[in-house]
Amino acid sequence: MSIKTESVQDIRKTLNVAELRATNQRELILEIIRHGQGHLDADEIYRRARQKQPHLNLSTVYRNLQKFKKLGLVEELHFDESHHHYEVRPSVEHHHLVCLGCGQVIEFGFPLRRYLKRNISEAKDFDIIDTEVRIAGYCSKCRQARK
Amino acid sequence: MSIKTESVQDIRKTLNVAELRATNQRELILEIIRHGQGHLDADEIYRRARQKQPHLNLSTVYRNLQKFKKLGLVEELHFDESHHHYEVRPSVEHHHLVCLGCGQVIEFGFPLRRYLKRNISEAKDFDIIDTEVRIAGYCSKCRQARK
DNA sequence: ATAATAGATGCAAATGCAATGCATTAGCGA
DNA sequence: TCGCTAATGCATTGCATTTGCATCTATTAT
Repeated sequence: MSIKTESVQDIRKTLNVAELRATNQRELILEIIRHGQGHLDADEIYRRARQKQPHLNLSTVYRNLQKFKKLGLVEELHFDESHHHYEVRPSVEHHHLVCLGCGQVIEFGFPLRRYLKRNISEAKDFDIIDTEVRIAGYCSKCRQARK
Repeated sequence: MSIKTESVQDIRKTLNVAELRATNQRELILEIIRHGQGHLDADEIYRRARQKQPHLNLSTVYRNLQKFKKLGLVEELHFDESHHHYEVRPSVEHHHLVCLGCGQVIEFGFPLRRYLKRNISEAKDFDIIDTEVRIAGYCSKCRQARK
């Protein structure tokens, strides 16, 4: 059994557990997000998917991203742009530094949720559903270049 | 000299310092943000402004929000919505809890920037320009109601 | 295996928010 | 007051995303 086949099985399983019909489009979209090294936007997912399924429609991508998000399969990221990015829902809480120069995204682990619960009184009786830290700035390389 | 007049003077001064021409529209928009209890979106600012200046155009609001943002007079907030909100740039770093039930926004002080610099190695040689924490969930009241 | 059905897709059109081109207006320094 | 340039109003556009509807298909019951 090839790696390829295994991952298809995994994806089918995920979709079954989530009670979503395992359509070809859905499998492909989820696979792209899983193997896409995170941080893809809808259009990039669309472009990659069309290489395998030229008929796939952009609205199918959007509809499934919404579904995946609601079911907690993927997470929506908001960088300093007018569109969103997506990644598989990480098991360990992490956040992102986004470089305004070169666009690179640096991940770092940070249990903000726990920190808030422990240290911020306003957050203590607040039922936190979603947490996101958005940090924009310049990485060391771009900072040098701007001087 | 009335309170009203004083605040107009303040606003003129702010605009002069920022090297922006003190137009009536600009003064009004900035005044609305300053006295509007924070967290207004472009359309709400527009609606309030039109009560005083019925001819004011929505694109003027957008253009000035961008200007104010670039000059650091206001800060742009990203809640769980597709549009933005604005508040006067706070002197002390704070962030927001947004209730998905009633929509209320709870502010809390939290020096994230400093925390990151001290504790997150990835952030140490990153020149942080902008920091935002987005927390969505349910306040205690709404949490009760949902049970 | 087949039929029924509820959900998913493709397509086109619509929506919401924001930005822009251009002619006109209005601050502001000389 | 004059002249220059920024700012505005208006209409239009752009972009990301959503929606209505006819068609198709994965899944469930027969």
